[in-house]
Amino acid sequence: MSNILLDLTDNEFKRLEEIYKLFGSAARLKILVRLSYGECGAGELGEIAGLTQSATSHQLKDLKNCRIIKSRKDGLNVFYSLDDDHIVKMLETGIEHIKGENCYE
Amino acid sequence: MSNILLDLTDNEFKRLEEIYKLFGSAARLKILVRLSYGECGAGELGEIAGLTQSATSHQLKDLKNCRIIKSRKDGLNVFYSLDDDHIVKMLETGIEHIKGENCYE
DNA sequence: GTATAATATGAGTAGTTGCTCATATACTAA
DNA sequence: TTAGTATATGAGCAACTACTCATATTATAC
Repeated sequence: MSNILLDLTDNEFKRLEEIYKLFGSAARLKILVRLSYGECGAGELGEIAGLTQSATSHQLKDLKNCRIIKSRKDGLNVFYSLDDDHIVKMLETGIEHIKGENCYE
Repeated sequence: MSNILLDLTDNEFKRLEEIYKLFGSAARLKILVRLSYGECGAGELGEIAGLTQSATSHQLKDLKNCRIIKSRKDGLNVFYSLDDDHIVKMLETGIEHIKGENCYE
């Protein structure tokens, strides 16, 4: 058994909780998976997620506050990207898991 | 960029959502991290998570319904374990991420 | 300046979550 | 059988989530 699971502090559990909570929505996962390919504008992310303009903006703000994504302004547009490469790894292991289940295709 | 993120179906996003939702609680994460070391009785899991007997049982039921954990009865006791080794990998990548953030120790 | 476009924000609200409390079930031992 | 122990279940409820709707902000173009 790996040792990385040892000795997590309460604050670390809290931080994990807050990240996984935001992973726990199909709309947000669609946004994050899209961002795994590279940065993307807010409008396009909303379309991908199937959310209204306002709902998209609320979700992007939550993801940003949690430091899962970051943003860059360019004129009227705002481009978002993943804040950290580890986020991709996290998504990948989750996807590997469900692909292994072989019953959600 | 890895290809594993490509072509996820709606059902796959739903399945991921449901798993990550259950990851999104410090109490449940404590249970899952403990189970990464091997099976454990319901009572001890409750202590680790800091939950009452009833709350523990409710949470274990949810985790089991989601096929994140499984159970085995032995007399009066019920022993739980992770349903799939991928779950450990998922926890590990999450923990690697926050350890990389260096500010939740 | 005005008009238009992209995004953000705040209030309000239906639905969901995560407990508590009381009780039920399942098993063991005497 | 009865008593005791471990776990499960269901109702009820406060807190939280994830929207909608209206409006504000920010930037561009004329």
